[in-house]
Amino acid sequence: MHTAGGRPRPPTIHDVAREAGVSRGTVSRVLNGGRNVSTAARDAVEAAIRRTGYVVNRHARSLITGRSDSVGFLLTEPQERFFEDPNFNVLLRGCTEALAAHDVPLLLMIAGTEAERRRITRYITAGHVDGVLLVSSHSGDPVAVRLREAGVPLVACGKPIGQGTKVSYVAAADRDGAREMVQYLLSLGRRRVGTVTGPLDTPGGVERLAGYREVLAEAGLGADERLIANGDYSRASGEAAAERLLAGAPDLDAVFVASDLMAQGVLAALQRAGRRVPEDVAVGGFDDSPAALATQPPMTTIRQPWGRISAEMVRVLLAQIGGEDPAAVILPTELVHRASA
Amino acid sequence: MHTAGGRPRPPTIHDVAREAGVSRGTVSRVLNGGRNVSTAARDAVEAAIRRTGYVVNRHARSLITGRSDSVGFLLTEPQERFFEDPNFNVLLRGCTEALAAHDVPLLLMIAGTEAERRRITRYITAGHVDGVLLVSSHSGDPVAVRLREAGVPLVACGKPIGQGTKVSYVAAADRDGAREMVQYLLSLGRRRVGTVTGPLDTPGGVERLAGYREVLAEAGLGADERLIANGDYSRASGEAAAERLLAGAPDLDAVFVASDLMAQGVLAALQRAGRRVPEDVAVGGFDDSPAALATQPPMTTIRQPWGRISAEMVRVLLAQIGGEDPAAVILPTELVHRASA
DNA sequence: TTCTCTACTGTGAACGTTCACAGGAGCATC
DNA sequence: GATGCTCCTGTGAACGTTCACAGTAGAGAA
Repeated sequence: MHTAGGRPRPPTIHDVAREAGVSRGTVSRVLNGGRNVSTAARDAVEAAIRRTGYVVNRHARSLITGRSDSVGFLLTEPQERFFEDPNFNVLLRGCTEALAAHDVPLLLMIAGTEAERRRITRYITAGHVDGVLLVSSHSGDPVAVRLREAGVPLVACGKPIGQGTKVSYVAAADRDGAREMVQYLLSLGRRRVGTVTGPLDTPGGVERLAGYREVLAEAGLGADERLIANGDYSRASGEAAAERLLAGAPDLDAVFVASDLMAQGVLAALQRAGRRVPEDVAVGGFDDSPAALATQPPMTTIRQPWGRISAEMVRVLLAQIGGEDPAAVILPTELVHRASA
Repeated sequence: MHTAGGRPRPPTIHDVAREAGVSRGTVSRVLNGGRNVSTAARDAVEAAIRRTGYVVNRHARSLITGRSDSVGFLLTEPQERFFEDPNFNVLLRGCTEALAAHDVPLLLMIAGTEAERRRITRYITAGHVDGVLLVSSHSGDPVAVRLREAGVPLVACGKPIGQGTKVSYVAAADRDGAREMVQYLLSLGRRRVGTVTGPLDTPGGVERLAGYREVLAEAGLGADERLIANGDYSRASGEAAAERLLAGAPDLDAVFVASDLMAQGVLAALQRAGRRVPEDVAVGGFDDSPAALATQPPMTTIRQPWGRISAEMVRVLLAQIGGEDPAAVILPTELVHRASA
């Protein structure tokens, strides 16, 4: 009586069966697709469910089926960067909603330290989620391998590099997007086009740099390493990289930056150096995150289709849980024209 | 054999018991705090757990205990604004980590539409989570009331206004923070201090405006409604509000803006109108979100202690699940000096 | 009629835990 | 030497489902 909250016990399948005048088995059949149930029985059960307010006890169900009917959203990131990155939001929201449409709850898991990674790996392999949506920018991530080896259905966001095991992933066409942006910058007449890369142990970092190099080579503009500076996707690293570019190649007239957040930093550095954007230096970003709208001038950038990415991650994961083989999905990007280039 | 993944069945408590040469009951006792267990037995059980890699089956446990050992993080927001707002990130991350420290998984739930709210309310009241962390800026939110009435432990972020039922909440000292900022602006010698408010059906919106009004009144500066413009926490609304302020009170020399995101918009409008910040108009924000660092000039703002807020929300919720009464926690804010004021 | 087939329904067992209880061992007290 | 107490341990029942199987009724064919 004085227990916490004092919630009354919710109705069970027995209550529904009694109320509908049928057996447990029939109620269970109605609940699970309703094969081989007479319409009269089905109607009675559905009415009884409505009257009693019955909701299936997922723990009891999971205990016998071995499935948990939930999936994990796993973030293995030592840095706090993910939470600084607005893309993360969109992805998380998209996945939650796509799963909700299937009535599948999402468990958010953050494994920053090695100890946490071990704990969460055990939790997952014990069968407490049916599958995992993995968001980890860096490669060499042992969690993906461990989970794959344990046979846990898994879909990564972005291509996991350097991994023998076949693992599903959904990614934007990073290289094509980078190509499109650099081609656009060249089409504006720019010839000294620099780049600020993402971290080169991430697929996005590698691919976007590759697209940049390809286009410059195809245009007959030789590789000039002074035009390339490394960043780590953070705003501050973009600012520092731009300073290095300006020092090494003061004649630069355009920059392709591998993320909008870094592009914010690049803008700040350029303005401090007295360069006008886009008149003196054209700047192209990547992501089309909210950050791209907040800059002055607004950022021309490559849109990553986050809505589709999250929807596809969920689709591929559910398919894999249903027994299908791993799959890779690449989605096209889109050039968004604004004022910075 | 050809089932999905083909995971082998994980070890059960029976396996551990056999391995350790004790009974189920003893293993269970070790698992749950280890009261009344001899050290010999405990050591044997712990060794057996390590050898077998046993992880408790939470579904079986939940079935009998009636607890789920998980909590929900519920977002009831019609707009997408929450995901635009970097504060949300910090809050979510903080809650996840605070819960992880107690080994409690977090279920992320988004209830944008009324249909979703109903579905999620049923899910929650069916006992699938032990408690709910509620993040909903707007009042009149029926979910909080329904959940409270159903006896579900609940902690809101920010004080839910206009609700009869006693509900726990954790909030920053909005009014005091606003007072501190406005006092600071006055101390700079500014006399025509305007404000851009948050939505007035949110506690933050109401309280921050109240703090502004109090300080002006105490300073003997009468209420001038032309110095007050409404926003909805979004960047765009801040921009529009600033334009209205400039039109109605062109002599304004400072603005207190109820969120950093809106302050971004205010800055853009001021710069377009040719006003220098902070020389002509000093601008003070609220939140100390990452947005405050991204502006030019960097934003002087009121820091909300998000880390402590999330930690306190979790603490109060777990206490309530443990049977304690609801509680309200108010945490102090802090003025962060940067360049905009 | 009688048999077979199909469509539907009910029932016992099982899933892996916790809980309540019963009982044993050891020790001190009377 | 009996009694009581404390500490520890094992065991049966229960939680609310699903699954496999057995059984019933009705329709159609021989």
